[in-house]
Formats: sequence, structure tokens, C-alpha cells
Amino acid sequence: MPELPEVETTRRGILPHLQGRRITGVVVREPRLRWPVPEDLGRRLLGQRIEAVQRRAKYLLVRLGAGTVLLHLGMSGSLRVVPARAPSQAHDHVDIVLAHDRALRLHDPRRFGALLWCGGDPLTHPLLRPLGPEPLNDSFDGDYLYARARGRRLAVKPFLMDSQVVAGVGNIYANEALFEAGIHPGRAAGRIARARYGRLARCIKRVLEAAIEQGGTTLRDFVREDGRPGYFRNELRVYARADRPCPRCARPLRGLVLGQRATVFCPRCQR
DNA sequence: ACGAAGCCCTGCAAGC
DNA sequence: TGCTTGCAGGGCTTCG
Repeated sequence: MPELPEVETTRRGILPHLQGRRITGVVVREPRLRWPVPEDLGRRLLGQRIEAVQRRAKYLLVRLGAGTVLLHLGMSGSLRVVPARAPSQAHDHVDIVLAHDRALRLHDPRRFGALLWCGGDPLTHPLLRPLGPEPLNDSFDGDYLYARARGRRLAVKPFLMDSQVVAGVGNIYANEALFEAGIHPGRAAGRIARARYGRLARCIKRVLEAAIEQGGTTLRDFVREDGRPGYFRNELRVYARADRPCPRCARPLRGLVLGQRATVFCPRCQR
């Protein structure tokens, strides 16, 4: 399930294949994604040159002269760069064909992903405007989290996963960062001291950066632009490890559901 | 404003 | 073995 590190890994992987290339074709095999793929996508993209590929939260922004393609991978989506006429597999929903006979191919079995067109400033798009700061930016720190948590009774884990609080932290990395910071995922967000938020912010940054370095986490669907998986799965300390020994104290990790998401933590190390 | 629940969808695992 | 059922999961949307 692509979170920020997987999307950033994808961005870095596809960038050299896309930058400066002209779009020569668009193939939509299945328009029914999270929202329908725009019917006039081909007309808008044809002949456009790709100026940049950026990321905001878990969205990829493919910048063209006339506007921006917004891409979201949902939870099972992946992007690959393939030969332009490579036969399509099941769930290969959209191809953006490029001038050098390659295609950017969106594959998404569960179709929770999205491909949208934005003619204006994408950062003011309704999906992007409400997003909180990027966790890897300097503006994101413990003081910011502490300030946002004032008066909140919500558990800290769903608080972290709220994209309006901080953008791009999903279930895997929220579990990992809270373990690293020694904070119980069920603790009310407003009942955590400023200094502990400082530590948590640093742990979030460290976990995300380490995951990007490993090419992200592959649990089932995620692959990079060339089909390779990410290797951060080997580094996961608590996620999907309920009942197995805590890597720090060796007592069994405990699983529970918090905000309708699988949560794993160590009752001894996380308070 | 806040928090909780619903919904979209498919693959997989468990149960019969 | 083959079918049915249940569930996970990001995040927008709706409800209370």
C-alpha cells in the first residue's frame, strides 16, 4: 500500500523517463477509478511536454504546459515505464504514451487510485489545498504537532494519519514511528507533552527517510517503475508483527484496531 | 469543530 | 475441491 515513501520512490523512478518527453498518446482501458478518468484526457495531453514530476502528500503531479495530471495510487496502485506496445495485463487501466516509444502505465487492482486533470494551480485543487505540511519539511516539527494537538481527544495514531495534520503518513509508518518514539498509539493526542512530540516528529522523519532509501515497503502490490519491489519490509519493527516479540524488550507485541486500522504496539515500551 | 462511520474495490484467507 | 463469506485498507464524504 503506497504511502509517502512508495510514492516518492515512484516519482524518482519515473522522473528520468518522463522529464522533457512529449506525450504522443493516451490509452484508457478502464476509466472507473476512485473518480472517473476525464473523458477528454487524451485531447488535453496529446502533444504536451512533461516539464516536471512532483509530489505533494501521496499525490504525484505531472506538470505539463497546459496543466497538471494528478495521480494517486490508492492502496494497490503502481506506475511502471514499459515499452509503448507492451501487451497489457489485467488492471493496467491507463497508458500515457511518450515520444521515445515508452509508456507510463497505471496498474491498480482495487481501483482506489485516481487520475485527474487540473488546469490551474494544483496546490489550490480541492484535494490538495486542505493538506497539512510535508513531514520531511523543516516546518514540520514537534512544536507544530504539539500546537495542532491542543484540545484533541483523538488517539495519537489516527491523529497522525489525518492528512490535514500532516500529509502522507499512513498506517505502516504511523505504527513504526510511534514505536520508535515510545508512544502508545491509543494515547489521546492532546495528552502528550511537547518534548515527546519533538521526539515523535524526529522519528517520523527518520522512518520515512529510511524507507525512501530502501525503495519503500512492498507488502503485496507495490512495485517500482521497473518492476522491482521495495526493501523496507525487512526493516519494519512492529507493522504486521502482532504477537511476535518486541524488537526492544522481547515481550509479545499487541495488535488492536484504532480508527478502523490495524495497529501494533509494545505495551511495555510504548506509554 | 470534532470524531466516528460509511463507502469505493479486489484479492486473499478462512470456513463450510 | 469449490463455493461463499468476511475483511483489509487510503482517504474522501457524510452523519451525528
